[in-house]
Amino acid sequence: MARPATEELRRRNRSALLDRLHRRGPQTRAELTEALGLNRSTIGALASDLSESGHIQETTGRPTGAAGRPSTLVECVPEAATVAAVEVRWKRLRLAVVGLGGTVLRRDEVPIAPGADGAAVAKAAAALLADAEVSDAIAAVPGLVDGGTVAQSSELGWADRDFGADLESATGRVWRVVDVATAAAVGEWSRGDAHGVANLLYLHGGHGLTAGWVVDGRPRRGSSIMLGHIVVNPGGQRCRCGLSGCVEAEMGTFDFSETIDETTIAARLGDTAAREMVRRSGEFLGLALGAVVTATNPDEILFGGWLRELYLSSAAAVRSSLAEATLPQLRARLRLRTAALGAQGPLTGAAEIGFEALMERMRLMWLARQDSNLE
Amino acid sequence: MARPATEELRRRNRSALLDRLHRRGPQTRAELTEALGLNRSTIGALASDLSESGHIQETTGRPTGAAGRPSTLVECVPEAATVAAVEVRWKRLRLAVVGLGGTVLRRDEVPIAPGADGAAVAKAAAALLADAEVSDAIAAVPGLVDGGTVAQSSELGWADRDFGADLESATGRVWRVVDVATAAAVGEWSRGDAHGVANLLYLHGGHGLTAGWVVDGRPRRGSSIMLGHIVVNPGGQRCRCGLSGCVEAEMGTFDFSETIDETTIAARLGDTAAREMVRRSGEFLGLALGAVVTATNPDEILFGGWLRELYLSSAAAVRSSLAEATLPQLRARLRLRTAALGAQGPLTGAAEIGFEALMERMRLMWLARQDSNLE
DNA sequence: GATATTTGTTGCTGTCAGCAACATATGATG
DNA sequence: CATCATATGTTGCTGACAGCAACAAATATC
Repeated sequence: MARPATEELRRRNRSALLDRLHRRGPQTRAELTEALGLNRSTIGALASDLSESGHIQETTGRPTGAAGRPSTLVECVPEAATVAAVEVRWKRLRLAVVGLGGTVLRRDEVPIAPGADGAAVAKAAAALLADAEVSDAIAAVPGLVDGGTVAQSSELGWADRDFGADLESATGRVWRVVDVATAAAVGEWSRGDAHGVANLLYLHGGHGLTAGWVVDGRPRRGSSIMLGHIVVNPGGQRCRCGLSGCVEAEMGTFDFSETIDETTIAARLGDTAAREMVRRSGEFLGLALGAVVTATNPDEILFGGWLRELYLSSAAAVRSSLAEATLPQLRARLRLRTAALGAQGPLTGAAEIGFEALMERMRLMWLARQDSNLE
Repeated sequence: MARPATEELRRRNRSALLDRLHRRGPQTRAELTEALGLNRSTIGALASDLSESGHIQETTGRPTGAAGRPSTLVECVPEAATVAAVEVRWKRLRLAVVGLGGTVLRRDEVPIAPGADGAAVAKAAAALLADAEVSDAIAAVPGLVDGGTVAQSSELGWADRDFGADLESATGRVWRVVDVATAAAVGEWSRGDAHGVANLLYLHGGHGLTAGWVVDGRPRRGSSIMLGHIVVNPGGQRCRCGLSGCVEAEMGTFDFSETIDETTIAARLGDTAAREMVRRSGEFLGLALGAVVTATNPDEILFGGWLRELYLSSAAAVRSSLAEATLPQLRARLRLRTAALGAQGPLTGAAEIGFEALMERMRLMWLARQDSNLE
């Protein structure tokens, strides 16, 4: 039987179409034709494939006020492909089931025992997911992640834990494990304000300080960035990591993750001690940022987790100490902002990482009609 | 006239074939078939195209000792496509004309007056290049480069100089301008020891300290990294950039760029002052590296320019101060080495950047036979 | 209601890559 | 040395694909 040669081209175009719908939301066929640079008739054929396979839905176009026949509106069918995203935190586990196009189909949350190990957390995740059918599953974990293994997580108290294996044995399926900051960076980049920024640095305040990036318009895969352990004060405070003078130690991040709200409120109400603490932390943050900005030259920095609150209360201190540690040419291009998606960032991004893998698979194979006509 | 639809597929495959030959050197058709995952007959057709257009040359295969008909050997014809790479330094200008497959067809070097402006340097480059026909032209410049503009170069004494425009008016062709460290990083990654390392950081010691990267297996485009201005000693030595405590100021890099050889030799011969100077510089370098490693988590760091000599003389100091400023989990994966291509790195990499653009153009169009059969 | 404009649909065409059968070139076996 | 096994290049054929042109459909404008 002749393997259908140029069919790869069709798969590429088909998944490009679906990918665009997933990322940019409902669009007309005319817009898709323009955007993908293909012929009207080709778009028609691709849309017909995707419609038959149930991935998209077409609705007759509404008059736009312009002359001519209104173009058909195309949109993703959320249920056609779903991704499970799980976020592990110190005392709770959160789940989102996200459908094609980014629609959140389900949200759930359960408490977990502080100090629970990977197997226990995986079990809780399995219970939460129950027997939901999803195309892909991603877990976001705070700490240093390498492949499926959590090399080090002070928040969870794990070290060299193969959490991917834990999840696989608890749920019977393959999971991808990423760190929370990388997930959130992807989330903010794909569905937040920072849509399409070429070089984005996302800083996450959890029990520690971590970072995720987008470099040259691609979310960085590789492993995660433990930003909290940049040394800003050599020979300073002893850090729990064993080094001295880490930003994390100097800022006292562990406390912040619990007390950020009261501290910033107190500072705003005029409490001198709180105000001083916020200012000092902002200064150290600015110093660490200086090194990172010099080393990576991003277009934009987003503050997420409790860094969001801290930045809102100490922007001036952050900026002034950043100014002492970065070249003016780099500062000029740089924007500092708080993350738009807030606490939803990590789950949103984790789901998006899952969809990226799904689109990649669609680019490699196509099951829909071939299943029914084998031989 | 019907635009030949699926022809894009052919262009993609053809340029993938040529790209592989360019990067990996001569290969047999059988190896290419295996590597590209295409059919024997398809490889034959592509090779025939490229042979007709003069890009490749096929020679009858030599017996390998294994059974079966020996496979035809395919190799690039260097003269079929050439790239001009120019490296601008404080007192000299270097040129290399590189052919397809990485063969260096010509090398040249002329002195330039210290303090010469962009127009003068461009004129010298035009004279050096003479009327050589090249497919692409790249200039590597020490400093902070943004697009075709040199935002800041202390070595050349330029600021906001549109060197791309200077070159264009002097030579009548478009140039791409990149910074020396980025070029060298690409060179080491594509043709040096660090071939294929996913996350590579190349540090260049010139008048200043700059860096270039490969992230997730792709050379980072974007703008350059002024590593020398990472602040390692807040409130320390005043740096010429206006900040205080930059590594560059603490290390005294400006002196090193002239005196590195005598200093390291003196240190090795037992000169206490030189030895102490080398040790201290190594320590500060390690501190800056700590911040960079924490922020970027590379697999490998290469030392180029005079950092090569410094590292060879102070590896212990670099490693020990790096150990005080980086998490052990990150250090464990990290390799430190000197750059393999040495002084040739920047030119090699600049040429490679040109070839990348050339391959991209081939992917978009194909001129050879269409020129002769228009209509 | 007629015309201009834009879009979806249909049948046709040039091109492509895989395949199978055959030709070619080597090593292994007796 | 002849034959067989093995690996590779070549040729004609095939299923598939995307572009195109002509036509049909749906809207705005006058």
